[in-house]
Amino acid sequence: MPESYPNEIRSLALFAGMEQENFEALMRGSYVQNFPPHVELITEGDTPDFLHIVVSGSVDLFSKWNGRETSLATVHPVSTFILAATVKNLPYLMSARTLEKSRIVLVPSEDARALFDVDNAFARAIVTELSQCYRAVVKNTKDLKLRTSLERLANYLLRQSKRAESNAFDLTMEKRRLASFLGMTPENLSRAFKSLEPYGVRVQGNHIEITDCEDLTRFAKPSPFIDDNRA
Amino acid sequence: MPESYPNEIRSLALFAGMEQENFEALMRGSYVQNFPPHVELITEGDTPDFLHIVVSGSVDLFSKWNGRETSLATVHPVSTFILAATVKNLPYLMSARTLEKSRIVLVPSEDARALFDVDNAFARAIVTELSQCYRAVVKNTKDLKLRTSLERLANYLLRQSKRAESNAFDLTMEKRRLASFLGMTPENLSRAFKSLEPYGVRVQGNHIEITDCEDLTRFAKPSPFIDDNRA
DNA sequence: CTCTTTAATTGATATTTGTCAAGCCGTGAG
DNA sequence: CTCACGGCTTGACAAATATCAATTAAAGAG
Repeated sequence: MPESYPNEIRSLALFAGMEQENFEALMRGSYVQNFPPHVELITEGDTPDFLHIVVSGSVDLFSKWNGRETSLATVHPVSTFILAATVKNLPYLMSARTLEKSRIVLVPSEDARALFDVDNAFARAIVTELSQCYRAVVKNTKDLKLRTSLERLANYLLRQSKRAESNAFDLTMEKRRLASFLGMTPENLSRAFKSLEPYGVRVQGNHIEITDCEDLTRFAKPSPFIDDNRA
Repeated sequence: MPESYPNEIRSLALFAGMEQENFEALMRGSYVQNFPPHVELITEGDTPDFLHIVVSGSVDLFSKWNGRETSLATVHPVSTFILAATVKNLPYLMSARTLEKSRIVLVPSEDARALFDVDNAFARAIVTELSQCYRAVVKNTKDLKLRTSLERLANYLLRQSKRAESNAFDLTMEKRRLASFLGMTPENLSRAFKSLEPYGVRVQGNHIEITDCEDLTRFAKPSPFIDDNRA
């Protein structure tokens, strides 16, 4: 671990409270690596050798079964992924691939687990992180089970709009991946966008404009217990 | 907290490593309550006043949105629920109701959080518990997104069969709830059972018999990264 | 035991979603 | 600039799933 990534990483909630000495030891055993786009970083079923931290770029978490594939989440800088597998030392449940050129810090899982046993602040930070992850997945499950694909898309657009703090914004991922993330086919996503036009959604390429937020909201019926990104 | 529940609770992984003194304090502030069937214990959106422990009976975790409802999990003795909400002091994401006459221990959330700050073993036990919960939800998401309802049912039956260590077993819940849990309507569950007959599934009321496990497995294609209950 | 109530099943139908095939469009290589 | 490629869109169709209505079966109350 050369350079100054440690500062960025140190500021992550996961590492912020850790003893300085422990943090330095952890970083000494870690290393940074640059990956080109579309490289598979980890594969479902593998043993967690490293805790991954995305420093720049972005990473797609996905899973395959019986020839089908689905995208489960996108990891943006600066945050970690596959924490649960690392902590429990159990096989990955998801695969991960870079979406773009990305810089990843690899922290040896053994070191992380060892530190977890010793550093109390770190152990507590992991609780916070895991709680958040858990709640995020629960919300996602509710989204999937309680809503139609059209409703999922409508709420997704509202969430993105809120995030961008604007009624006009660009999609942050390819439509094919968005489709997979929302649990539908690209063809249906295309039709779904069309179906939302009457509710005030304008689409041009990956640029979205919500012309009638009231109307869309009335249709989407967002709920804090599904759609709130924090909490 | 009278009686001897503490022993049972103490043996839970979540509390096993805790300082005796701390555990006793936690139990002193808690109390046991008996609930009849179909009582709503907590409601989505409420603030987590208590960490719940199911000592006997069983509890359904569910969620509603826009007039629809879905069952997300069943909690059996002896285990806790809504740990994540308690730890983060954020609103419940799910509601809970008793399925049968149940005995529930209510641990004041504030006490649990206070202890979390003090007792290192407890903090670490929470990590283990949350990791497990997280991984369970991820598996469930994969099940939902990668499989058809027929495949979900087939794999569910194989899991239950494995759990019962027998090719013949009884369903542990009403079919309507199973349908909701599997993300389908009761009508479709009924038809799905019919569709699995050619693969060696016999159904009589809530009694199931898998006459041709090979055949069903060939159809269901179970995966350890979706269907393993442990790991 | 009978009655009442609720769950489960079945058939007919509608809606949603997926599949396949073709064409379109924007981007990057040469 | 042109071409080739991949992603996006569109239409026609098929499959999966939901809805509605009616019936049957099962469980609980008296």
